[in-house]
Amino acid sequence: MSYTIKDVAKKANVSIATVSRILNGQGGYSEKTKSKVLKVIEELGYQPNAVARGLINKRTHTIGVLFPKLSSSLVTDLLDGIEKAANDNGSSVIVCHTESNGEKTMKYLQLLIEKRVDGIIFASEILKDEYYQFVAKTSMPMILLSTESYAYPVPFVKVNDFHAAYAAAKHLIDKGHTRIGMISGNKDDIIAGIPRIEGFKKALTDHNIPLGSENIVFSRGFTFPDGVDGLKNLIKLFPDVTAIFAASDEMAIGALSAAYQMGIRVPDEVSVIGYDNLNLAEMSIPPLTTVGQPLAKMGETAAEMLFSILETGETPESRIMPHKIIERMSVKERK
Amino acid sequence: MSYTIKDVAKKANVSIATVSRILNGQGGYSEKTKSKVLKVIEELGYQPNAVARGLINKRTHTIGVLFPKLSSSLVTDLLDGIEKAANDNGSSVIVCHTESNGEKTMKYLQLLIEKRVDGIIFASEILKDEYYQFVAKTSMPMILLSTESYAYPVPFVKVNDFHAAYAAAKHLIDKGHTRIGMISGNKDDIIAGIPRIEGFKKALTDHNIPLGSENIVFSRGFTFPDGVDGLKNLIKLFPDVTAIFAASDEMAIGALSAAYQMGIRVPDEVSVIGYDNLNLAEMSIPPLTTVGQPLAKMGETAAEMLFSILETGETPESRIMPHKIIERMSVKERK
DNA sequence: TCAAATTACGTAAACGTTTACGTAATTTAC
DNA sequence: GTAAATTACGTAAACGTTTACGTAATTTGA
Repeated sequence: MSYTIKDVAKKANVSIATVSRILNGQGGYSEKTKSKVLKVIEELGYQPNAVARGLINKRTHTIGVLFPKLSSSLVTDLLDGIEKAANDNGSSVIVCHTESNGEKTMKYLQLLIEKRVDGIIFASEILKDEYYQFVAKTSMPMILLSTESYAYPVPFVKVNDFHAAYAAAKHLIDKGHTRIGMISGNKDDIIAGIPRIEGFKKALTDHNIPLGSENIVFSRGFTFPDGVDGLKNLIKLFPDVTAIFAASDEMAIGALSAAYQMGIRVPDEVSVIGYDNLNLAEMSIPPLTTVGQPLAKMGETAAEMLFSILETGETPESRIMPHKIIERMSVKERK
Repeated sequence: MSYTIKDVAKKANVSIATVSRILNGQGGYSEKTKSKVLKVIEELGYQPNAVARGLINKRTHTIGVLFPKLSSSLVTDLLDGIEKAANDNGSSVIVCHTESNGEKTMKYLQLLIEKRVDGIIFASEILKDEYYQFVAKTSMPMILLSTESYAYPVPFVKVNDFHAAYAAAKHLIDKGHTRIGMISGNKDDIIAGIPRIEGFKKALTDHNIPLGSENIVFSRGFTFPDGVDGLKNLIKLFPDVTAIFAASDEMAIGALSAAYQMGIRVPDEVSVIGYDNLNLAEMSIPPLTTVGQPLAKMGETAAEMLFSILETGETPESRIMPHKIIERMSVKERK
């Protein structure tokens, strides 16, 4: 067992209150006793017990992050930023891998609430009614990251998916393409599905590009296999497509892979633009042109918003982060 | 503020001891009071305070994981397994991103110790003397994951790097290659550097393949850019190489990328085998043949070892996990 | 030099649990 | 029906801190 504040107090011949005051730098003690106590702390190797502190201060300096899937780099990059901001604010982060499973999510929320974390970040997760009610009841602050809620007043940070998808399609158009397809994600996904599809459509119609049911294929998710299937389906439906917008980088890379297998050269025969700018995107062959989200920055911002709630008690404004076309090698000008 | 056990006790007309006993299913109460108390808990939406529990039970049901870099999929896959095992054991995991920075690591260790986590996993991190001493002093259990220590008796779980590298080289040899190069990582890295280099060398000499200083290039780390530089250097040194062993998948993918830029076709002109079997490996073009480590399983095992220490108090044996050649498309038979 | 103001402490309660110990109520055994 | 055994509780201390309040010691001001 480690030493407690009592051991320090006894050995330094002071009361525990004095030790506590010194530990927290609150004043009310002489320099002499301060150095005496500090010396004892050093000798004993005393480490304050954050659990006891948490009990009385009602702050655990821990936040919880819920996300659907760890091995997606989307989440990793977000988490990277969250962890950084947390660390800068003297807090730690508990990771909760929900697998987009409602039951598992509720179990995690329960856990986080019992652990009295200071706040919760939902990363790239749809905020179900059940989730919201459960944590709102405890008045524990929450932030939505790379997602948003239309039904509840929970602050979020994300890019504007509609605008970003529009920009992606427009980039293809600007490069001279007119036969443009989209490998979309889940068309029932209110956050990442529909707005990207609509942004894509709007760009095409705004520029008088023909748009029919053959232009878009849908998938169940936003993963690599969804991308390979997506490309195959799209080529079947729309054989003379010259440029493709994939709704995620993982899907784009899946499309690259499928194209390679089918002997379709990228970008010579068909151009591909992705969405996210994951670390992956610069490792692909060819390196992927994509619409970048500042993922780490977004994670950082989300965590900082949480800390600002904890300090001020005020709900911060949601943040729309800027997206940006990252030009690499997978899109080619078409004459 | 949320309700406490006292509120429940008062409303149910029992003592807090009874509520506690019911909560923990320890017996010593009638069915009637049990259901009465449970009903009050339900009505109030009472959530026990894990902080208070942790204080008295001296178990926080939280473990800490230290790793150098989040955005590497190596770590992500390990973390995935850790998180799973932790969840199965009713615990949560705090992530600590050290950037391989000694000061940052010490700060994190201090934090984890103050938070009284139940144990610590060093994932893919070299265990410095300073780290070991600091946590050993608190007798907090630790596990090494995908790394090991020669100096200290800390249980580890990893694959045998020497054997695995030998197997990788032998795979190339079995496929008929005789001009074989290696893009190695850091040659000063006692854990992931040297053993892989030595395993590679041994395979070559065992099979009477010429081996000189031109066969191996060294890098600073194990990253994607290290891989692209590695390939360029290797080709310069050893122009007629037909097969390459890269010391990590990220490096292998970097090599693929560089080869593509240089117009070298993989696997037609040169075969490439990687090391790790990251999720990445099946997304590359061509899909990467690699020596697989069961990363998620390893993470799970590490966490389970930690829990077993907590239950039994006994130090478990270290585990050498099996590696396996995963054949995909980046290695070609040579006649 | 002496009262007043300030500083430097110490005491004890509180945070929300668990649990050892004690006791009243109930059940069992005859 | 009564003593013994068992069951079902309640009381209070403990976990390791922080902090309101009180008081002795020191400093200040004239």
